[in-house]
Amino acid sequence: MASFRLFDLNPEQEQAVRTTEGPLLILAGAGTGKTRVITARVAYLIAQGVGPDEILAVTFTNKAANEMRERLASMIDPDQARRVTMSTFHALCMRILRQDIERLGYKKNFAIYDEGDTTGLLKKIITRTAAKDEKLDPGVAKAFISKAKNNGWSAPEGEESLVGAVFARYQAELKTLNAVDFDDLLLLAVKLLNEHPDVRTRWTRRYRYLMVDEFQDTNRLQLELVSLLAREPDAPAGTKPNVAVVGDDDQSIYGWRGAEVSNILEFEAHFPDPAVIKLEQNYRSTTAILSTANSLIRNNPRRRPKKLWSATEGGNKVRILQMPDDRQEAEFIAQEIDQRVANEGAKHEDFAILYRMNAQSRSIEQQLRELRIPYRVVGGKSFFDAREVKDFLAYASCLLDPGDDVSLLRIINTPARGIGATLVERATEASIRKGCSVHAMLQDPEFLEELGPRARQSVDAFVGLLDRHETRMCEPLADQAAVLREFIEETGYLADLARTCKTPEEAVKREGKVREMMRWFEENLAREKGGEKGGLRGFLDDMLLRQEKEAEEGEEQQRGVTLITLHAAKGLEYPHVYLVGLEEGLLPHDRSKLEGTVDEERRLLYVGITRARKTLCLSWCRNRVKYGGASPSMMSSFVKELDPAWIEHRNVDEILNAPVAQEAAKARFDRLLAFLDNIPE
DNA sequence: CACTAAGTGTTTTTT
DNA sequence: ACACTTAGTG
Repeated sequence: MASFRLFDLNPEQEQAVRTTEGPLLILAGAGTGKTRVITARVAYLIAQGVGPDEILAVTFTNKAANEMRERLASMIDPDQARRVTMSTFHALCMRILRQDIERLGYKKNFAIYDEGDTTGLLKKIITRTAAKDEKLDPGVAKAFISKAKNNGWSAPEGEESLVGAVFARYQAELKTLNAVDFDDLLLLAVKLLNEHPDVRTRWTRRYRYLMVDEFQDTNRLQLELVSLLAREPDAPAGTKPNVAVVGDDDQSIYGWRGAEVSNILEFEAHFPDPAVIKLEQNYRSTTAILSTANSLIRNNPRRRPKKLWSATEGGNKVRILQMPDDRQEAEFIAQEIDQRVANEGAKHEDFAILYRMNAQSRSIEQQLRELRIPYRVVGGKSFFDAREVKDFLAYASCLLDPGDDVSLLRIINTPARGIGATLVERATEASIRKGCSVHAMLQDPEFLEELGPRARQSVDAFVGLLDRHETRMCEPLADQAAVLREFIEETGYLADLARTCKTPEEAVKREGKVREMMRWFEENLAREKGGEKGGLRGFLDDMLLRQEKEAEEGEEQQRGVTLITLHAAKGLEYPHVYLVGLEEGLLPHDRSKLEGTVDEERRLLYVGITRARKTLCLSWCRNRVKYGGASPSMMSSFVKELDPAWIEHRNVDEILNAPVAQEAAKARFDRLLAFLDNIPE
């Protein structure tokens, strides 16, 4: 039977695994074996006779869900592991909605709008709604609407403010388009469960044991969803739901996007009388690193007191370096990594450089390149953000459904085919007036009547092109991949893409992305042969809830030193960590002072510190190039909070004048000799 | 309608 | 510094 071993766990972990009934709050500090506990707990539940399909584990990212799934599959019978639901909040909501969204007046095959689609739609609505002298940035509107939805507010009726009116209109239009945005997935699922007790009962009976990972990152809607799924609608008072949440309030760094630390801080208010278990034994870092982290986080008010400890004593002191400027900071780190790889037998992958802002990676990248040190930058722009990838997906969406206005508008004049902004504007406006799609409007005789001969011809050609391929795509035995390829070919998209690139290399890269998408589509078709999910629809859905692919590609990315933001580093660990830019104004960021979120910045630094396993080096610069010009900086006030007992301060001169250890010098010389021996004739 | 020049606003990121 | 948007010209 189950081959997992409870005795591999420490007493607290074991307690967390064995507590299966009733609400449970697991406060899992950084590096305390959180994922192990979650998976072990699922395995234990199954061993106790709970059906695998009665267990639901929710995470935030697909990556986390996949990791958990793999981990579980290696612990228990893979067939059973597969039956456990492990998914993100959004994927779970999608499943709930796919079954019963008709109750909310949407059609079952609703589309999911991503960031770009959403902004596009909002732009359209704003131009239509705003008076001549009114202005509203689509980004601002988007943020407002997202915040509103995550607070559980629905669109206001009879709202007078522009942003309110845009919100109402946006929501109405999404519904006509039979589309939902990411926030709607949560909002509508909660609405569905709230308003339809029979639906809710079905899900509460399906899942009898819930687990939520990274609970400190949940927002209001997510908490409500968990509450709704945890209890049957007519549960008698005093029924204790089996909800186990895992999280660490000290690692709550997503308040700015709606996460409510109060969800974990006031867990008892939402799920009365829970078991509370603290995991404080850290298996990752040295005592020096943990003590430094502890001393920092102690300064936060509003937290559940925790103190990480490690069974292994000591470790190198945490270094704090003062540098003249950011260029020298980068140069020093690059040189030191080079030396440590040569002298200490460390690998490039053992090092990570952590920073507050993506912009900081530039100078570091430069220096690493200079020394030919391999590196990879995590985050930044995603594959899916690339213009050509979005264009490709828009073309594909139009083929599936020409009534998809957002996609149609994206590619209607890409490449330029004589359908300019004014013409598009008129068509959109008319389509809203008539309540039809833009595509339908382009075929409306009345509308076409008003166009000049040139415009008329451009529109006809475009509609013809689209319809011809759409028809072929719908044929039952169509080779969908071929149809899509020929469609893209006929639009002359690739040629246009190449033309607008400055360098040939850039063109090759961009074209490569389009071909990559094409390949994915073909793979997807092959995989889903005979499946109920229609080829193109299935593919587009897949691309939307897409990070799996992205994570896969990302993992395989070339090896080397990792460059990563503090936010993106959460959940990861590295033997050697350099944390750069510890300056007042950067960390804590100036803006956090205005917004009163300095505590969150402190947690951010705490997260950064606790990523390090063996050595940690913090650095700050007297001068930093900011927005072009150089600006003088002060050491971050956080540094003064760190326990001096585990720290050594250094500045450049002290480092440069330090004698090179003889061993190190010899190792370096040997490496040089080996290198020379290996040079081919 | 397409292209170029001046102007703007600069955290963090997932689904 | 720089990427991205907006205004103005051919």
